Amino acid sequence: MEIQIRLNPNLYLKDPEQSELGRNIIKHSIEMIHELGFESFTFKKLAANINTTEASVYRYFENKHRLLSYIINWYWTWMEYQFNFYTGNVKNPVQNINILISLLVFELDDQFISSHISKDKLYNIVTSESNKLYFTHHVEEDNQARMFKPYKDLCHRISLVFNEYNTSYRFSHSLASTLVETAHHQQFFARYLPSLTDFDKRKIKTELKAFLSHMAFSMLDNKK
Amino acid sequence: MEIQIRLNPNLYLKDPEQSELGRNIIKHSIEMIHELGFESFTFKKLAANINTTEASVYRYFENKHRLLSYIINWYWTWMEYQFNFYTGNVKNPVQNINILISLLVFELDDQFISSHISKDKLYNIVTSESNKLYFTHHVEEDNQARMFKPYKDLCHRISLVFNEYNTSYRFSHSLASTLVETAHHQQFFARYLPSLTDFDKRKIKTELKAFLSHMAFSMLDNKK
DNA sequence: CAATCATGATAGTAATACTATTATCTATAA
DNA sequence: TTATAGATAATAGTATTACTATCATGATTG
Repeated sequence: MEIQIRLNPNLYLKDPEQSELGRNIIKHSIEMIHELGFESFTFKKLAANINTTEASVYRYFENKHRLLSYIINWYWTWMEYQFNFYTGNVKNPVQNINILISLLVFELDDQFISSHISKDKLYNIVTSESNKLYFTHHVEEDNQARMFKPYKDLCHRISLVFNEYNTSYRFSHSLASTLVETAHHQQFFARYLPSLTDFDKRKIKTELKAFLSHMAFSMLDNKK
Repeated sequence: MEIQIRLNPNLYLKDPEQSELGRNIIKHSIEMIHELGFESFTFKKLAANINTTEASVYRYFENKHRLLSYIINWYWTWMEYQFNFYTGNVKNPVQNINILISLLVFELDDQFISSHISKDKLYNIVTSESNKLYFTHHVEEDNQARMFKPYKDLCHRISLVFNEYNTSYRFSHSLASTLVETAHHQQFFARYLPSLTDFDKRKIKTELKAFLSHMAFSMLDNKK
């Protein structure tokens, strides 16, 4: 199944999905950010890599922060899309929460193709770079430009599932954002700062899932 | 009570605590990072602000990333110090966990003076910038240089308290790091991206404390 | 009094993060 | 078929950042 994800036009100057060069920019950005880290990634290096010029890249994105934003918003949109797809027929909230957790640890087989995007590398970028989007001095402007909408939508969607499970749960939004962040952070920690976790790097997905579901259900079941 | 916090010499080229200029660098960095955000903060601006030269600042810190690291490690060290101080006489793990949570939301009165450091601004910097220390491409080298030791020590200390409360708890480290991160993130979200939380900005400390203690005790009490 | 150490003053470099201008090439609409 | 609009390439240039190097000065210490 091929999907085309449409993102908020605020995220780009020129839609990268609409041209070969644009798709190339996305594809190679993902590869290069994965390889170099966001800090060392530059438009100049990217341009050299795909045999175009810096100026051409600037026609698509104002700067590299916006480009990262595009990529990560693509991820959130895709996640919500998947979540809706997998939970569409399932009426059982427990099962829906488990599906969510599987998605968050990136365990489910992907049903959607988007040829120029490497999902593995994208996931990797999200775990290590996504915080940089909002922990800035310009959060408020960016927020007004709706740059975090896909993330907020996903969290809202998750909070609804929590409230299906426990109608009177007071912290559904905070739990949603915490669960998402924790999934990514703990994965990163397990790999690079293992003493901050209780996981074995080799069994990370299984153990992290256990932790996340322990977290979600402990909190949702606590009637105090 | 005046405290002097000694940090790992890997964090600086020349100990900023040992000179007027050094202390000035720390003091004004905190103010400027708070005001400009880390991205826009530069050694040039800092030097201009305290009437010294860029070159002089470089004699203390290799670069601004290292300076941020110094500041944030100061915070973690100070936090652990406080935690030990407040829980030293208290044998009750429940109470210790509550003390921890109060510290994490920055609610307790500070017993320690360190004249050139503005604690409020420091806390603010930690909530919005601390992730940038480890979410880099050079985590591993930095980790080997022991740049995260104070944070890891604090989390370990917290995990011990969790295990005092529940001897057989399997996720004490992950819960510790999650709780710390969550305290900061939710605070930031409540302020700038409130739809990711369930908190009222004006009652943030009370409500966040409720959430964090709900989280900690739900998880620690869940015997499944 | 000599030595050394910290800071200041000044200069310079490579890389980054852009902006601007003009030329070329291509698709399509008149 | 030709005109033209639109996209990209080629090239150049600027301000700022993130440093490094050198030398002078002034304070401290042995």
